[in-house]
Amino acid sequence: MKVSREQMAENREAILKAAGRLFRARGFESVGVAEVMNAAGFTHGGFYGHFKSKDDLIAETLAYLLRTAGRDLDFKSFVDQYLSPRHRDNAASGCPTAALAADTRQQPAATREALTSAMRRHFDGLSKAVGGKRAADRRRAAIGSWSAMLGAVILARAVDDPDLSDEILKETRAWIDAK
Amino acid sequence: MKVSREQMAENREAILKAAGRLFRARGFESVGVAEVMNAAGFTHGGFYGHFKSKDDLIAETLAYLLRTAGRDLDFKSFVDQYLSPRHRDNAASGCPTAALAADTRQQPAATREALTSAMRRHFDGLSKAVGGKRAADRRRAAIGSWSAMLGAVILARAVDDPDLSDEILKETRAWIDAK
DNA sequence: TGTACATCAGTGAACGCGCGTTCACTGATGTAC
DNA sequence: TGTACATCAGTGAACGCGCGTTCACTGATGTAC
Repeated sequence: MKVSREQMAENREAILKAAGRLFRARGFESVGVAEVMNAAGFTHGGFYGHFKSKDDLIAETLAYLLRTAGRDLDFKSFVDQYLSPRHRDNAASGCPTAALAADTRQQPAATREALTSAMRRHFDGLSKAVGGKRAADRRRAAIGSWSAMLGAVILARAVDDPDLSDEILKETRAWIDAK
Repeated sequence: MKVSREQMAENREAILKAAGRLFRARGFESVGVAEVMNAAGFTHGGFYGHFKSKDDLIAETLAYLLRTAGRDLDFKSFVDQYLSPRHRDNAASGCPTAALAADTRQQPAATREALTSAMRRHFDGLSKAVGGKRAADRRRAAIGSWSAMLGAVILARAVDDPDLSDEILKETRAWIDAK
């Protein structure tokens, strides 16, 4: 049953959306192609009409997530929201870098390139958002605070004890503020 | 061919060592039981004489790595070594938390507990190593700088461009120093 | 101390399952007249 | 505008491979006498 061109484009985006949620929730490796297709409302056989391979889906999904991640908060609000229990507890709809950067290390070039160029853009954006006079200081603060945010969310998600997890978020937030 | 008790204990540790290197290099999921056994110098069939399951191996290996990670540097040297290109490029022999914290999120309770208690101990140790008068400030600096170190190494390993990767390490180091 | 036997660590073939991928088929789309 | 036909997006069964796990077997260890 063929569908219209527009419908096919919508279906492709539905697959990317479903993959985006599942990959962020559980990582690239433990989510299967069939599961993504079912989550998007299709059977698995149609997958290869949209993507060359699972690796291709991974690269396209990460690029899609990083492209979609809109962000126009001031720096302080961004940090507060990023280091919130709400963000920690909702990886499926949260920051793709916090959810997938570690997985990306083992991925083929296309996926790593998507992350790399997104990080470059992100550092440029953050450098404008942080306070400070000298450009070098702002870039340093952008990179340093981003590393801290990323590490804190990854660790807060990995740790078993809710109190320790909350403490990691809270103290990292306070530490960044103290800059 | 039975081996002596001591030999068996040595063999078990050889398996943990091999698993420790392989897991840190490539993550829990993409390393197989047979590959670990071969790397330790055995055939895969003997695995279940040492461990109940692959999940059990994962938990035991992470606990072993976190237990073994000795550390008696002053704080500044620790940060410098942690955020060095050498550490970034040698995940197989590097910090188990940087290599495996993200993977640990999806693991069963035993593995997450191993990480959690190691982090508690690590924060206590770091709190003593960082400078500062008030205990609360020292703990904040320990958690904040640890998050930044962790995030920087994970990101520096994920990113494709060596210059950007070096910059992440260098600027995060400078940012922590500036505290 | 020496001998006979039970134990059991490690071997390697085999099993079963899940996953990525392929393919013949279906029926709606879109084009040519 | 209407009709006939080629195209092709999505279906679902099937394939092949790798991986975790099991198991009968082997031969060295360690114990009982």
